[in-house]
Amino acid sequence: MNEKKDFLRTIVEEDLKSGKCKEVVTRFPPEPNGFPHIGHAKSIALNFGIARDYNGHCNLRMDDTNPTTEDTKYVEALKDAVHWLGFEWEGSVRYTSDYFPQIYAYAIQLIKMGKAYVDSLTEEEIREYRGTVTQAGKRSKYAQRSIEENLDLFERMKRGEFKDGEHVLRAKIDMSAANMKMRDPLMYRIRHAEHFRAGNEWAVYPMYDFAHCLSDYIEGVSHSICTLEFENNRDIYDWVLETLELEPPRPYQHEFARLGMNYTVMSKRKLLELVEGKYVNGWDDPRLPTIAGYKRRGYTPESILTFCEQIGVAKANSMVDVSQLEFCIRDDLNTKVPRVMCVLDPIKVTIENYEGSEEIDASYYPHDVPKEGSRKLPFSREIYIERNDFMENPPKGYFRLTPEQPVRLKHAYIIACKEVVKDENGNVLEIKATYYPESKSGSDTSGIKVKSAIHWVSAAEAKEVEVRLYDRLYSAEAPEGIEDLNPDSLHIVSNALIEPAVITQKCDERFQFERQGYFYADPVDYSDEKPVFNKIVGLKDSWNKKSKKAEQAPKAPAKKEQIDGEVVPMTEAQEALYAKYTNTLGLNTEVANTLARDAQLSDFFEEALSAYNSPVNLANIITNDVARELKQMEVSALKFTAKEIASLVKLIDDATISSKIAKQVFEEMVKSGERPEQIVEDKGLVQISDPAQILPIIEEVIANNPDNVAKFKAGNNKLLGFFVGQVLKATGGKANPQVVNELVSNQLY
RNA sequence: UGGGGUAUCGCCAAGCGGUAAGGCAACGGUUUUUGGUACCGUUAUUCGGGGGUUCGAAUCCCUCUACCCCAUCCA
Repeated sequence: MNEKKDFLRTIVEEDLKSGKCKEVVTRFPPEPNGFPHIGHAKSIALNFGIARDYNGHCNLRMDDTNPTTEDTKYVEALKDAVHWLGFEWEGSVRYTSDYFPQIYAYAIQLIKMGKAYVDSLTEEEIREYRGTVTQAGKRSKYAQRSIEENLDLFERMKRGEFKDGEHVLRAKIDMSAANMKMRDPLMYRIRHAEHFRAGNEWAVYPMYDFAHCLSDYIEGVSHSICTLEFENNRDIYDWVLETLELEPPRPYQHEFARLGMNYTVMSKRKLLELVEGKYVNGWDDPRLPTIAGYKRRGYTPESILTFCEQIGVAKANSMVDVSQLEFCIRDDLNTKVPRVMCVLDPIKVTIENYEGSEEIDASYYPHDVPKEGSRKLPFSREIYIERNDFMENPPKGYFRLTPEQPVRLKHAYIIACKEVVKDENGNVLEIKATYYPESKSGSDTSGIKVKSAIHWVSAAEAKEVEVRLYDRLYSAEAPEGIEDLNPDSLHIVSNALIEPAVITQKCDERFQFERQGYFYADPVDYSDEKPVFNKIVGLKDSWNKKSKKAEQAPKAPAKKEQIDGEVVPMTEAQEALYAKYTNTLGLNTEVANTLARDAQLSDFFEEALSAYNSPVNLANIITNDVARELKQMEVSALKFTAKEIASLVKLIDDATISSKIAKQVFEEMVKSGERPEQIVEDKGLVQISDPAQILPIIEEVIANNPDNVAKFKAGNNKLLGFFVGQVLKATGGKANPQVVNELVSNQLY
């Protein structure tokens, strides 16, 4: 299990500890209306991962409540994705459609409770009646219908007596709720359509908001994890489960931020557009962020999982950089995959002083990958090297072959360029070279130093293969649509030359093409007659980067200024209060302002003040700590009184306790409602101000932290807080912090 | 504009009143028969802005700002 917990795991642990839930049950609940993408992978990793980490289980549920959009081919893709990522769902695949009878029964129950009604407004009317975000809606006249009538109508809706749109079933909640979702949400609509599993059995289908919470409940889900856009739906979720008075335990919904990644799109609509508009070659096009796409491209499930773990889970909308994903696949493949040589853009080299041929035994793995294995590499007089591994007029820092600079052929000999053959336009056609016989790899006695080793293939034995080079699908970092597509996202090299071993004895489907990147034998189009390789990801290329960097101009970091908005003016009464607080009571303007604007707070303050006359300290604790509690509840619900706050402040004024202890006492008052004096007595919280008692502790702390003492003496003043904190910790917070502060700085200088 | 969220390095992200974790990216360097890998080092006096409370604030309070979600018979 991760040592680092995300906020969801923290919630799960708390619920387990508090007994709110006995067993962790999660679920991955996609609607089968599209192919799963890497965003789903995040959700899968989360739901299945949490279940695994807490010895619970996770269900796979198809949320199939909309017969017009769903299809069984998508459920297959979804099942594949979960399996491919290495997870196993509990029992068989669940379908919301399997629960239709139960969900229907719950709807009946709601009607009988008078909490749901059949509405016969038109779609437009319903929209109109809903109001707007700033205006309350109004309830439909049909909400008056009797329970009997509702029951009858709903029954007939189910039987298919009405046309689509004639009636709907709505929950009777609140047409003026601030949360728009709560304005009598629709629970059922009529839909005469064939459902891919339920066929034509039903004429009514439950809406998401009604079906989802109940499906979770039926399956015994404890933690219903979904994405941020459902935050507003949580109120309905809770309303349905509470109103139905279902037997506990019930599920609770928690939301996290969906995955966003730059240079790609994740929305179903846009993905569908790409596929249907033939901008890509199907759902498994290796440029797509679909699971099928990554799979075909050659990504490993491990790398996707690692990625999901690395990006974390939080509630802030975010856009992850693709380089994070690319790192994960490179890192995974680096230790797993054999190295072979493939020349993408060949140029012929004739080694004039070499006769005959030989086979070189070449390891599949570099020295730092602890794997065994090698293949026979044919070597001969005519070879091919990469066109950009030779330059007649190289720039500074170029390590490869030039007329003046020899280079090593990886696993073989060092060669030197003797002559460059060109056509009439000056294009290089061929290089004539010589080799150093004593420079053979592994038994080099030539003493020649070269700057690099390049990959190559023997002309006679090399096989021609197709290599598909993929670049990012979009050229815009946050693509809007088709117009942002990268025209060069696919580059097909149809006559790359590869060493023969790769074709005849594949040891794995994935390879590193030395110095280029990781490649995958395309699972669809590959055959021994016509081998096809997909580029998974390139190797890091610091040479290429270096040469490109010169062109890029540094962009100016624009720090934008923030302008403060206008503050609502005070009423006259508030003005008067403010004046009194600042003028006669001596409160600072900020505190007075906060107090004067909040009637609850100022009343509380006045009451405390009448019990104990210490306006400034009283005001401070009330505007800060009491205010926090009042954000969550009414004054009447508070466990402590203004008088007790007065006593608390008195304890501070008396120097019986420090303000730090006061916080602690206050926490206790909030929880237990105990009197402050009592708390101080019970817990022995009287502060220690006697240097004779504190000094030994300080000495101990100093002795235990020599590193930090040195840092402090070197000028790191922040560390004073560290020492004070340590001393305070050692005394259970009771040492007088002011005294400690003074003493510590004396000790350290 | 009402409600619900969010804001910590170029990108993610820990942190819950006492020394601003970590990963990616970037930049140096060492090793290297991959300009790969590995390894070492550098990169936030500061947490969206401004105030306040405190010996001490990214964490508590006030206030302002920016962005996201909600007015589908989609999920």
